[in-house]
Amino acid sequence: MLQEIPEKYETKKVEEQINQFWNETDAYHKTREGRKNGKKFFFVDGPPYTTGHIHMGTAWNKVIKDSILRYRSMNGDAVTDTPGWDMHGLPIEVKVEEKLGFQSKKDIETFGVGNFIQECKSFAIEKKGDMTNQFKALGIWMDWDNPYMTLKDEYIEAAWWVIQKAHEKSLLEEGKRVVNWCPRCETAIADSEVEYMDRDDDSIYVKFPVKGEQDFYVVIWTTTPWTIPSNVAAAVHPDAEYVIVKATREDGKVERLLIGKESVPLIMKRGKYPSHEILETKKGSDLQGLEYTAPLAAEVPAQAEMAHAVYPADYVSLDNTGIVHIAPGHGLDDFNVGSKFGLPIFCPVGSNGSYTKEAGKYAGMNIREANDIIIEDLKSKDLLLSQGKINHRYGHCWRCKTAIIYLATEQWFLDVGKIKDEMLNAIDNEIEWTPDWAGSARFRDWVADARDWCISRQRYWGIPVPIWTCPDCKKRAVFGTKQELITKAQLTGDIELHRPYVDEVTLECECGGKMVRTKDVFDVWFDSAVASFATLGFPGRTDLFEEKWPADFITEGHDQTRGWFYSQLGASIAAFGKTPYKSVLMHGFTMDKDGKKMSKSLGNVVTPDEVIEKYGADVLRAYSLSSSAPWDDLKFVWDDVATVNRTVNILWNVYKFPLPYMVLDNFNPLEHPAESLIGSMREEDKWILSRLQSTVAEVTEAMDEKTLHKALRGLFNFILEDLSRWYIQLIRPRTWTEANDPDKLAVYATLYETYVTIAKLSAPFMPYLSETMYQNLVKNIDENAPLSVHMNDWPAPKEIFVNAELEEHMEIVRNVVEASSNARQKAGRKLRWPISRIVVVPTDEAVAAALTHLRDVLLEQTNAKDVEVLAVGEAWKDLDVQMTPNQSVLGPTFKQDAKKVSDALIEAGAKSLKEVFDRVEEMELSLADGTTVTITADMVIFEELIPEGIAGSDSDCGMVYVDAKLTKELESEGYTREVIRRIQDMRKELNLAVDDQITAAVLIKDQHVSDLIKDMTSLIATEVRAGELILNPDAASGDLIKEWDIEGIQMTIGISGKKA
RNA sequence: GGGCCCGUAGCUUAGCCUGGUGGAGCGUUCGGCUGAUAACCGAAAGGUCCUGCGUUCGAAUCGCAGCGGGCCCA
Repeated sequence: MLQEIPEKYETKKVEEQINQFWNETDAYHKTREGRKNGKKFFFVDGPPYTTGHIHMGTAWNKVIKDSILRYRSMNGDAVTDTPGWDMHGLPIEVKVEEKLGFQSKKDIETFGVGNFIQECKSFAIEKKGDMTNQFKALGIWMDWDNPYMTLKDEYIEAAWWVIQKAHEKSLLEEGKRVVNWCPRCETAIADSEVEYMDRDDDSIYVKFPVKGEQDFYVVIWTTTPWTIPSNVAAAVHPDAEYVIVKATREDGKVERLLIGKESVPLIMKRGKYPSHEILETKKGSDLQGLEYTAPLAAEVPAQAEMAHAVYPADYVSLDNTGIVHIAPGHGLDDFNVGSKFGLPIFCPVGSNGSYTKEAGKYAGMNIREANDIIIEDLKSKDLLLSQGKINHRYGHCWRCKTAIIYLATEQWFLDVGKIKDEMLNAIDNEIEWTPDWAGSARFRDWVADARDWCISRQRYWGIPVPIWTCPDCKKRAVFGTKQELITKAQLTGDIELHRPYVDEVTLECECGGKMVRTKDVFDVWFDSAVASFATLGFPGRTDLFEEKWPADFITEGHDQTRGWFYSQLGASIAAFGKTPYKSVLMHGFTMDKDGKKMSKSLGNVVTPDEVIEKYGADVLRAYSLSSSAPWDDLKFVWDDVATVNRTVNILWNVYKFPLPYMVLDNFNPLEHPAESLIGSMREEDKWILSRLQSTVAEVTEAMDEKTLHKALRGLFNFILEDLSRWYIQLIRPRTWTEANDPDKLAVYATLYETYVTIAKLSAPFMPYLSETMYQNLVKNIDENAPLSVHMNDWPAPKEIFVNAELEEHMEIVRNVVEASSNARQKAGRKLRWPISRIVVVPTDEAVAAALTHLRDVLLEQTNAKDVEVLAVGEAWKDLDVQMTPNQSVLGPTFKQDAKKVSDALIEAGAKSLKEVFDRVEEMELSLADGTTVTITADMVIFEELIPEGIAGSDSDCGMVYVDAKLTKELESEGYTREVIRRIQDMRKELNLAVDDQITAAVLIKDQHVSDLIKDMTSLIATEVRAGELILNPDAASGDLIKEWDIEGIQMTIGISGKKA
């Protein structure tokens, strides 16, 4: 049996009930079980980092995933829905360090690495639990009991396996490179871990003395004084022009400066040189080999040993001095220049950001603290041309926000250069991108520019690098699985693959030495890079891998271009030479209402929790999916969430509306499927069913194209425009009839078909609401129906209901009704008052056909007694025409006779002139004096004159006139409806049930109106379910008595109710 | 500084690929409806289509340059 539902849509109750239902019935597992033999759809979840709380972006991400998985599942696919968790890495280490009050790595060593990673592990597992609950609250159906976790040994093995393969293919390299280095975390960090923020730094111009010359300098600019002790060269752009300037100082001293030609004004200003003169112009390439003396040779002994000279480099820009200071130990470009010209890689800075012994005078100092001292030293030697501060964007450690430095260190690299072509080929040919440019432009550009990937980190909480090296003979062993290690190391028991346990494993080398593990752990990005096969248990097991890999689908935000899209592709190409995923949907970010990033410091963060609390999970889901294209950024606007909520609420109201009638009538949809009642259906029933099929097609197409916003908008548009605003309005009277006739059954069946289909169509997006509708509409009727809406097949358009012409005709009628309302408003006639007719001048035959076809709908909705459809282009004969002579044309044409012509035109009359000019462009007109002139169409201006009581409104379908002139009958009906409305209103006020009987008394003093109503009392009585209705008793009486003013007419109405 | 995306009414957006009178929703104002009713419907006002230049008979749409926002990189 169908059941009535609560008056109000209460999301909390719905979600609570449905969650309980899902839990009790194990609906999730049964749904997956039901599709296990379907077409495989291998989805891989990009693992969120276990921070403990999800934000709007994470929520949106999972909602997209869940919607697509539910959609695929309803289409019969056996979906893989393993959620993932990213649980290693510096962010957690930093959190744990904060918690334990640690300052540096030394504190960790003292605490014990074993204890430390235990803390990290507990943290990650606890947060994973918290976040799982948050995702569940969003209605996300994933295999929450069996997620993949990067900290599991089985998972770690996948990373090891890739490294072993990379090693075998010579893609693994160890070497000295310049890396981003966090001096606090004392580790290398990946490009992707560098966060750019504004920062104040020194800005100094330094004079390098040219060797063997007096007062001749090469001038460079830098923001890092601390790198001057590491300087080994200066670089110029080979194609740029440089000048030697003779510059006179304020103190009269004359210097010669080598700078870029364009830099002269700037440098003269910075160095406060009152006058100067250009001595010589040189091309950059001609400057190569120009030697200079190290500025800090005295302070840094090693500097005195090295040669310093000018070299060309293409990357040099002409900003500042046009000459760049080169410290190969502290910059990537510098390092490359150094390598190219065989310069020493001098790097007297240690891992904690302090100078080493090699730095001479500065040894032991923190580099940033040394800045001022170095500046002073340069100043004292008169080598400082200028000194200032600059605010610029500079890289910081993404976790601890410390300003990074660049250090040349020994690291492990994945040689991306060797596999880049394969990666690009996969992007171009093997992966389907949504939107297309995500792959063809954005990701492609990133990969094309990618450098070797530094995968080693000098930290603790991560996947240990599986490389063992013999300190004596340098022989190396790389392990791909735990078992391999156990066997080779001849271990007896099991072993955990984390530090410090794995560090204790040593191997006997062929040379007799003892091989020890490289102390590094992996870059945490390398963890998730192996997710596509680690989630399948590979290499521990291979069956699932062979069956499913590579992924059919992944979807992540556009930041993952540099992240997961890249890391996965790199790892898979390195290991298997194949792409790990076949299609990608790249989605956007959630921004605040102004399109700004949500951040704690800006105080503009909105959490998913808040939204669920206020509007529920379904509304949050529907909002985030519908308000922008997946790949565009989503501006979070509360007002718009409220609008979506309103739409969902309308769906609830629409769904609720017929239930009391259906329940009362014991309507059984199984006995009366819509298909069987087509013969009894009115045109509007067939119309809504046709629109329903179009909507099914539209939503399906949108989902297949991954344009989820279009799917939601199509669905909502149908619910709002077609169902709520039109169909429900049309059929309301039919649901009130008490007779059990086929006409009413047709409405029930139509509504039922529509609602069940809507429940299925909205299932991927609003899993709770759709389920509650389905449970009532379907499960309450048919025990054999699938347990959950989510176990149903995705609806396909039913051909039998498709009728494109009917849809087109109804569209026209709606247009005309709208124009009619507009005209009514102009005529000042409320809809409640009938009008004698509407007159339409159709723009084309289709409009005429539609109005004839759907005449009943048109009459009903316009509350008109008749409709006249004129022929296309026909003028309505009741319309008066007013003509005005166009003096601005008549004047110049007829000069002094203009007045006479004008008079003659007025004499001829508007109507007859209009008839003529409707047919031809010009006519002969006789004037009063007997002469004849030629009148052209542009000499007269016609205006339609609408008769009294009629109003017109233009529409796409043509002019629509309403004839609002009253007749006695119309007036009588108008007042009758006014009275009915008032009594209904009072019934409502007394909280009477629909079928309660009343007695009513209506007192109207106005004789005219009273007479108009007199013959209508039985009609009124029927409409308001009054057993007795008395017109004009001595006094109104009843439980409720009210005074009404209707169009200036006073009425007193009293009613009494009694329970049916 | 570079790559990609976005810029349309007060706000959120459709239209842009394939050039031809810019269309919705929210909000505002006015009105209507009244057994979906703390709901619903209609109308009006509101636009330098980010700016400039170009192509074209014609540009929101195509091209170039710039400005602003986002992501990524340097």
